[in-house]
Amino acid sequence: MSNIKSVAKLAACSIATVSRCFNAPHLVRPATLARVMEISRQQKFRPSIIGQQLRRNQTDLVGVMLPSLGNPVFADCIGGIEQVLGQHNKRMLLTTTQYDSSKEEQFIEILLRQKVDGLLLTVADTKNSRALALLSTENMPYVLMYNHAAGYETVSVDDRKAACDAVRHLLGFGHRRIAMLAGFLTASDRSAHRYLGYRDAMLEAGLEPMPLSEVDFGTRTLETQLQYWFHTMSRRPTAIFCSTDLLALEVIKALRQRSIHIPQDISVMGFDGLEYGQLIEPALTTISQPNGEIGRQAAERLLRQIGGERNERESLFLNHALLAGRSVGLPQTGGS
Amino acid sequence: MSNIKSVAKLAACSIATVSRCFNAPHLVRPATLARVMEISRQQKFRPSIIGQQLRRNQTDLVGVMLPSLGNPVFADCIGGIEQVLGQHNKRMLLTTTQYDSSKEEQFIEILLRQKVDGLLLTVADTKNSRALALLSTENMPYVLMYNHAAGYETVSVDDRKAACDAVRHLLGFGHRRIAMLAGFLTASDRSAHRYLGYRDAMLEAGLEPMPLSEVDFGTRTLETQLQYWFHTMSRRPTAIFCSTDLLALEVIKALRQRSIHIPQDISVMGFDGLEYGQLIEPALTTISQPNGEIGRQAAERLLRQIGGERNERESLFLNHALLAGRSVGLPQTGGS
DNA sequence: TTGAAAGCGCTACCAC
DNA sequence: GTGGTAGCGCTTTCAA
Repeated sequence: MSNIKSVAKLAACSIATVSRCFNAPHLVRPATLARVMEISRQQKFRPSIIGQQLRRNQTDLVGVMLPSLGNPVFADCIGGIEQVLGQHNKRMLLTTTQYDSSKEEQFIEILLRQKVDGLLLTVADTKNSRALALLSTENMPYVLMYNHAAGYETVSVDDRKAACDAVRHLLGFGHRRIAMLAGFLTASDRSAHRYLGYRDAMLEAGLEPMPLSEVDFGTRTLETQLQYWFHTMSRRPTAIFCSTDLLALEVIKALRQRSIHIPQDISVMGFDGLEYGQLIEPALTTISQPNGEIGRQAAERLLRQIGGERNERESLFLNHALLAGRSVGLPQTGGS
Repeated sequence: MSNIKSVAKLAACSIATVSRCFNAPHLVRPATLARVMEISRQQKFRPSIIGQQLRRNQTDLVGVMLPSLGNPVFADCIGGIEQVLGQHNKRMLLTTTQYDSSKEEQFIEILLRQKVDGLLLTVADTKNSRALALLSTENMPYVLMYNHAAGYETVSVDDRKAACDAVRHLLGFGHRRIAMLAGFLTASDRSAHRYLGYRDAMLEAGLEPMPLSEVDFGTRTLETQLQYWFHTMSRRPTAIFCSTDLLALEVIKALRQRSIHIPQDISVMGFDGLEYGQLIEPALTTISQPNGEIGRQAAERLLRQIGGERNERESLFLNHALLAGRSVGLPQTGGS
């Protein structure tokens, strides 16, 4: 391959001049510039970014670490991130952890060694994240997305408040026996906050919160849970609040297979505001969060940190909204 | 920051020894090794990947360039890619083009300069891609995904055949007036192949293919098209074959707003096999393609090329499958 | 307007 | 086992 040296030789100038042609062309005599550029074209020479990174001690790379891409929540978020990074000529090094905390740590290590300019990430659980502990002792800018934890710079919705709003909505329909369902692997962190919001709303209404029901995607635990609710429990819940839309969609699918009608037999509510939830019948009632905006805001804040601004270590809560579909209705009277 | 030199000084050894501690620890006396590693830990030293990349002339980076992440097709594909790359200690540099060919070119340029080990990409249109033209004159391994074009190494389903199967399915229900709808921006390349398949099936059945109807996402052109079919055309189509599931879902949503029932009033078929299409009522009849496998296969082929195997420049077609939902039924008798 | 040279962090060859 | 060192591709300072 051609490199700066071979081009310099062919153009009968020094490598410094070749470098200037690409980085500060106004400093080069037009004739020299033209000659160097022509030869570069012929030789297919392009300044190596690796060399620049080493010399400039800056990579223009931002590490992005998310739980998964299967959830459109994160896909949308990445869209927002990319938009902002693109405007600042930064590229994205993407890794997904599948909620595996050992992967989290391992990737952080790699990204640190790769000398990315900064990091945008969502960890499974801020309280128990070795990755986050590691990161916080290093001198690398980062912003958390979807997580929230005091002392960190985070961008998310207020999950607790949002979940509280969700459950209030159910209460408003007259539901009293409201269960909350969460995915095992689906971010203990966020689920936990959402469960607190559920409790808040229940207690506020003078009701006893039910324990959180956790199910494991891909296994039959959802079936088991439904079996319990519908066939074992004496007075089954009249509404299920799911910690994510993906989970709510699974639930709806499972209920449909059992010929249980929504919302006549039971109400189902989600959380995330996935577009796909609005396409099903009945449309999913849910809390929508601005995923693209979360990505954009996080990226912008990261860029500010990279630019040398002091890390504010503050939580930014973006607004959520209630999306009223038809999957929530009046509670079935008479109970099970 | 600490670097190999500062560690060497503190450990009272040479930088060569420090390097060996990380890359070939068995060559180092245990006592020395322990000392170096301890000091590295204290000093938070990690070998810089940039330095390694420069020296080894290898980045362990793979560029991935896709049209968008909003379409779960690509999100799933990335999942497959990541799985394979992860097993080979390679990382992913991800960019999305939004079907913008100037972005395509620009990103290829960057990725070339970044000296990625190879490239996995989907271009809007192989025939008119300057990005692809550029790439093919460079000495960089790459594999196309979803595209297919002779002379390139590609991984995809056989879109033409798959679309033909789709339309045959519609024909099997007795449909004769079958329209095909495609998104404007949604990959002229693939849409074109799928339209050929549509034609194949129509001609095979002795029917006159209708011209391809193209709509632009986000604008009202879909409305205009439906308006035409339902209110202007004398004998409207009894079935619509959409070039993607995302489009089919849009269509279903729009039809629902007009209180047009599927499949009683009109049948709708998609292409992609999105999970979400199976959650709606009626479940979307569609062609499913193995997105994760496309990603995996493409990544594996790329790794082989990187490993020095001769680029076969052959098309790999993976199997598609017909997913029969309930969005396709018997044609409405009596016509419009 | 240009060139020489130092040095970014690292590996690997060669010598001991 | 270990050290010295050249050199990967580049930018930038200093001098001319």
